[in-house]
Amino acid sequence: MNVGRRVDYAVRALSFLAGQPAGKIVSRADIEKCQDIPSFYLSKIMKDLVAGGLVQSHIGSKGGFSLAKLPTSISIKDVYETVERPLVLMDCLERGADYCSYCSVCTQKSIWEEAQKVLAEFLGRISINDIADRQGLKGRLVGSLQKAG
Amino acid sequence: MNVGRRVDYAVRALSFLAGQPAGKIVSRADIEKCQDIPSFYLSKIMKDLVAGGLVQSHIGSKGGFSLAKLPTSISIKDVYETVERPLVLMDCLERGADYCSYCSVCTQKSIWEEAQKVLAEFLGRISINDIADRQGLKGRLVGSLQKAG
DNA sequence: GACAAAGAAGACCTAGAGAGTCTATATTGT
DNA sequence: ACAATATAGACTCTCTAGGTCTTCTTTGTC
Repeated sequence: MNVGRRVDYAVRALSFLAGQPAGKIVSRADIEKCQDIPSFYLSKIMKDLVAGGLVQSHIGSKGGFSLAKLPTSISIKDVYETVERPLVLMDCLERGADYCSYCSVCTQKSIWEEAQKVLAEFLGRISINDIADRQGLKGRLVGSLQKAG
Repeated sequence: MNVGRRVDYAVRALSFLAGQPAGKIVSRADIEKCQDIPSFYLSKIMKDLVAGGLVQSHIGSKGGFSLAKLPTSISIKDVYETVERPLVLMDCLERGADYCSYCSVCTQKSIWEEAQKVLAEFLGRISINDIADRQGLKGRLVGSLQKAG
């Protein structure tokens, strides 16, 4: 029941992009440097974010990434499900009755189903913009990026 | 962000015990058989439940397990935390700043903190008794146990 | 056109966790 | 004394998360 680093890094990368001036393209290496993400690791995550339509990539020299949607319209739930998997608390809720022979009489199912609904609703209400706002990226980190690059 | 089998089995074992007549002692093997839990696996889980004070063990011939508390006073959150770990969604909320150098400027933290609070509140409100009731253990499964054992 | 700077794609590695199995030992009712 | 039971812990196996690196393709710039 833990959220892994992929999600952590994805949220950081996205909120970092959200803090850039509109249209600005930032390279993987720059994001990694500014957000303390291990070298190269972000490439796999960005691939998912691009495939999921959250981020736009720009190949070639001076290439990089920018947001493909408004930061207000990207929820944490979106991010989680894009870089990880559907938000499901117990495996039997995804996989069928092959997972457990007692599935038909199981009443835990509905508990976990409700729990994950509660969680999904909460995470669906938080946007990348909320996070970018809070950390004041629009000021502080743009500056440090421009100094760095 | 998934709940593993340990919790699944623990909840099943506990709600099974909750469905027994007061004072009845049930062996590990019987619980495993009636709840479709792999042989011997339950012994490790029961050890945690005993250590956590949710279950009382009875060593020796005709020994076994019984609930140590009222089923209404055992929440799913209790079970999770007893057999798994504290209910924490992101590792940096447990471990200190050694986990991530940007901890001090991180604003995801508070998001996950709130999310886990929402989840913990929900799971804290559901009791083992709720689950035992729903599955009608008090009738059906006691009968099948007595046939089986 | 040449070159450098990017992303794309994917191979590779490692540590650890999760799940499951089994055995030796201590305890206790009959 | 014996059988049935929990206790404790060793052991295996597989999968995943996290991380690293290399090769290929695309594209801006000179």
